Amino acid sequence: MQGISGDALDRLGGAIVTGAYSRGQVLRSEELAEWLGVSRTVVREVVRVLESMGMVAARRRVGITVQPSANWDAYNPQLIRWRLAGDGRLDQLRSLAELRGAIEPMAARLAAQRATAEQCGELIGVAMRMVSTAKSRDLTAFLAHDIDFHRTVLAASNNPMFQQLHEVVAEVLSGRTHYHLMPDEPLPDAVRWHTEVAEAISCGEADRAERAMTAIADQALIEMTDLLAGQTG
Amino acid sequence: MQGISGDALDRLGGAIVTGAYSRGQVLRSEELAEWLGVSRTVVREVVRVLESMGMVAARRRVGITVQPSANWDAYNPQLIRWRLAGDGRLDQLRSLAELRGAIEPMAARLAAQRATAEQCGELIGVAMRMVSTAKSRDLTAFLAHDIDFHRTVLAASNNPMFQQLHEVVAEVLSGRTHYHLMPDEPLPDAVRWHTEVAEAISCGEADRAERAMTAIADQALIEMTDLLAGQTG
DNA sequence: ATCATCTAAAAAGTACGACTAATTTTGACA
DNA sequence: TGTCAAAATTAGTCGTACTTTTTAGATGAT
Repeated sequence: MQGISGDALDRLGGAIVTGAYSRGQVLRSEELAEWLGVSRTVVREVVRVLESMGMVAARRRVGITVQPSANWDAYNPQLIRWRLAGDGRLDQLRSLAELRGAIEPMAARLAAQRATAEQCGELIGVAMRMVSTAKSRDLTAFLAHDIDFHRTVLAASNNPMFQQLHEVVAEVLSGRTHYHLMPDEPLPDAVRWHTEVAEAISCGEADRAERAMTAIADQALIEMTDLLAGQTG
Repeated sequence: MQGISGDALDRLGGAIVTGAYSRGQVLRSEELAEWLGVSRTVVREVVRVLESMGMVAARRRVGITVQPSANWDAYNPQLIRWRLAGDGRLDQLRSLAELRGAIEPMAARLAAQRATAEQCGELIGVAMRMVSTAKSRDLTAFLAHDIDFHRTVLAASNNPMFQQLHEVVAEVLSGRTHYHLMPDEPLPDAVRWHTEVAEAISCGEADRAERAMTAIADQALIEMTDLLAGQTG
C-alpha cells in the first residue's frame, strides 16, 4: 500500500501502536480525516484495514473504537514493523525470539523429512559460506548468510505457516547484531551447529536436525535473556 | 467487518482462496464492482483489506493482480477461516497441527516460569475436569475443557505471539473431533499428560512441562499423519 | 416515579460523479 | 530502429448526497 492512503495508514496505525490513543478511546471519521489531512473516503479505507488487523472496531452512531492490544493480529507484518519501530522494540524482539525458538527446531525436523535435493545442496553451500565468513570475521556477510540459512530451512519445512516466519527470523537475527546481543565474532559452536543442521537435513536425520537447531535457538534465547536482564536490572 | 462491505470481502476473498482466480490474474475494479453488485467505493475498501493480507496488489494502469499464495499472510484469522472452509481444509489443518506442535511445548516451558498463582489454579481445575469428563466419556464436554486447557497454557506463556494462537489450537482440536481423528474415548495417557503439564507448570518445572506437552502434541501429530496417509494412500 | 415507546439526532455505510495521477502503450518522427 | 511525446487506461482521491443503524432523549401512560 502506497501513496497518500498508505501514508495515512502508517501514521494512524503507528499512533495507535505507540499508544497515542488509549485503548477504548473513540474516534470519529471526520476528526480523523481532518487530523490526517485526507478525505473521509481514504479514512474509511484505512479504518477498514486497521479493523481487519483487529486494532479498531467501527460502529454506527458510536465511532471508531481502539481495541485492546490482545485483539490485534500479532503476526501481521505491518503491525510487527510498527512495534519494532516504537518503544516496545525490545519486548517485541523477545516475543519474536521465543517464537523463533519454538518454530525452528520443528522446521528443521520437517525439513529433514521433506527437503529437496536442491534445497539440501543450498543448505550445505550456505553453511560453508558461514564457516568461511566466520573465520574472516566479516560480521555483515556472516549475518546475510545466517539469514539465508534459516530462510532455507523454513522453506524446506514445506509448511506455509513456518515459511512465512522467515521475516521474523531475519528481524531477530538482524536485531541481535544491531543491538550487540552477540559476541564480536560468531562462536565456533554456533557455526558448527549450523553445519550439523545442514548435514542432518541432507541425510534425512530428523532427530539430529531438531537437536542441533534447538542448540542454536537456545543459545540465542540465552543471549536475549542476558540482554533484558542487563536492561532492567 | 459486516454489512454489504464485509459480505463483498468474504465473497471475493473466498473466491481467491478457493482458486476461482488464478495467480497473476488481473482484475479491474469496475468489473469487480459489477460482479459483486456494489459500488466502486466498496470495492476499493475490500481491495485495500485484501492488499494488506498480501492477496492482491493494485497498480495504476494495470489493475488488481492476484498474488501468489506464498505472499499471503498465513496467520490472518480471516484467511485461515477461508482456507478451512474450502478444499484445502485438510492441508491447512495439517499445517496448523504442525505449528501447534512447535508452539505448545515452548509455551508450556514459558508458562512454568511465568504463570500466576491464579492461572496455576485454573490449569489444575481444568485438568481435573478433563479427567472426570474423560471417565464419563462425554466427548463434547471433554473437547471444551481441552480447548480451555490449552488456551490457559498459552495465556500463561505471557507471550502475545503464543497467546494469539489459541484460536488455531481450538481449530485443530475441534477439527480432530469433527473428522474423527481421535479415538472414541480420550486415551488415558493423553489425560495423564495434561495433568502432568498442569502440575509441572504449577511447580515451575519448565523441563517437565515442556516434555509432557511435547508428548501431547506428538500424539496429535501422529494421529493427523495417520489420517492423511489414509486419505491419500 | 417508573417504565415503555416513540422520535430525533448522530455517526458510519453506501453510492455516484468528477477529477487527478501514474503508467503503459502507441505511434510519429528523427 | 530507436527515442520521445501523446494518448489511453486504470487506480487514486475528493466532495456531496443520501441511507441505515444505533443511541439518547423526550413523551406519555400506568
